[in-house]
Amino acid sequence: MTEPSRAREIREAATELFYERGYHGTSMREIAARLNMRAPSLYNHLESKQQLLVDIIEDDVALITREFEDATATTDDVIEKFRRGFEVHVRHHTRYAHESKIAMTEVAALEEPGQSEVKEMRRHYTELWRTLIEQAVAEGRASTQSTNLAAYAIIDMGIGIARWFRPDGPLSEGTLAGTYCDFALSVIGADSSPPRSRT
Amino acid sequence: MTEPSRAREIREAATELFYERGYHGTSMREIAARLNMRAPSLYNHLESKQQLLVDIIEDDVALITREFEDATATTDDVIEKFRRGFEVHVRHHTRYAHESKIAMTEVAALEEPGQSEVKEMRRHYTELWRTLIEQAVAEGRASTQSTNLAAYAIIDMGIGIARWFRPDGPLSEGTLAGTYCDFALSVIGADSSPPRSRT
DNA sequence: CCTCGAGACTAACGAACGGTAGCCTGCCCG
DNA sequence: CGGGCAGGCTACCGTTCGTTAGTCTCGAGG
Repeated sequence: MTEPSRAREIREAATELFYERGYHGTSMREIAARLNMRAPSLYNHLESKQQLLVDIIEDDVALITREFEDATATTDDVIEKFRRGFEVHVRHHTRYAHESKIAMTEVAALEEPGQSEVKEMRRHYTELWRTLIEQAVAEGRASTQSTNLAAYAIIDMGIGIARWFRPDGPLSEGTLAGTYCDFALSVIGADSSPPRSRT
Repeated sequence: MTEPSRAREIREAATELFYERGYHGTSMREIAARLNMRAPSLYNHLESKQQLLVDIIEDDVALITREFEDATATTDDVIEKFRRGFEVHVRHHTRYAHESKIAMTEVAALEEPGQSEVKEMRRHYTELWRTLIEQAVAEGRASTQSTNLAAYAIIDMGIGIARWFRPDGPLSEGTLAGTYCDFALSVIGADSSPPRSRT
C-alpha cells in the first residue's frame, strides 16, 4: 500500500534533478521526461515549479529541526543531547543528501516570502545548536570559547556531507556518524565522562 | 595605475551576481546593468557566459591550492604545516567568499570539459589535505582514525564559512581563523607540542 | 451500458534567454 | 585636422522557458 502518488513521484524526480543540475538548470520538460510524461501534465498535480522548490526545502528544514528536537528531548545530560543531536544531524545529511544539498544551494532561487521563511527556519535551527553548546559550556562539560563559531563549524561539517556522500559508497552511515561524532565532540572540547557520574 | 580593465569589472560584477542568484539565475543583461551597459557590449570583452563561470571557478580552485602549497612549504613540522594550511584555507573562504561559494555550488552548471577539470582540481586539493593528515598520524602527532573523513570534515568546516561570512560583519578574519584553527587541530587530535622540541 | 471525471495529451502563448550583425561615436595618433 | 578603431549602442535572431487552453481516453460507479 501507500502506492506512490503521482504528486510524490514528481517531487522525487524534481528532487533528483534539482540536486544534479540546480533549480534554474532544470526544466519542467526534463522533470516530466523522467516519468515518461509531458510537461503540461505535471500541472494536474502541482501548482508551479517554484512551489515544488518551496515544498522540498521547507519540508527538509522542518524535518531536520524536528528530528533534532526529538533526539535531544529524551535525555537530560547535555553532552548526550549533543551526541544524539549531532548523530541525527549527520544521518539526515546522508539519508536526505539530495534535499539537504538543495536546501543549502538553492535558497537564492526562492522567491519571497519563501526565502525569508526558510532563512528564519535555518536561523532557528542554528540557534538550537548554539543554545545547546552554550549550556554545555555553562555546565562545565565543554570548553569552546565561541559557542557561535562552534555551532557554525559543527553544522557546516555535517552539511558538507550532503555534497559527497553516496549511499551506495563504501562508507556506511553508521561508521560515518560515529567518526563525525568524535570530531564534533572534540571541536567543543567536550568532557564525555559518563552521563550520570556527576561529582 | 592598474586601472580596472573593463574585462575585470565585468568579471567582478558577474561574481557578485552569480554569488547572489546563481549562474542560471543571472542573465547577461543583469551583469551589464551593474556596469550601466547593455548586454551585447559585454561580448567586446568576453567569449561567453559559460567561459566567465569557468574562469571564476578554475582561478579560485587554483588559487587556494597554490596558497596552501606555499603556506605549508616553509616549515618541516607537520602540525605547523597543518596550522598554516588551515589558516590559509579559512582566510581564503573569507577573502574570496563569493568565488568560493560559486566554486562550491555552481560546479553542476559547468559544461564539459570544464566540469571534469574542476572536479579533478578539487580532488587534488582534498588529496593534499589527506596526505598531510596521514603524515601527522604517521609521525604520532595526530590521532584521528580516518584521515579521509578528517580531511572532508576540515575542508567542509572552512567551506561553510563562505556561506555566512560577511567582511563588514562584527567578526574579524583573524579571530575567525584563530578559533577555527583550534577546531581543526582538535578534530585530528593534534599534539601541538612545540615544533622543535622533539624527543 | 452510459456517464463522468481524472489525468494524460497536443498546440501554442508570451517572455526571457544567450548571442550576432551592423552601426555610430569619440578619442588617439600621425 | 583627419583617419581608424575600440567599444559602446540598437535591432533582432532562434531557442527554450514556464505555463495555459482545450481535447481525448479510459476506467470506475450508477
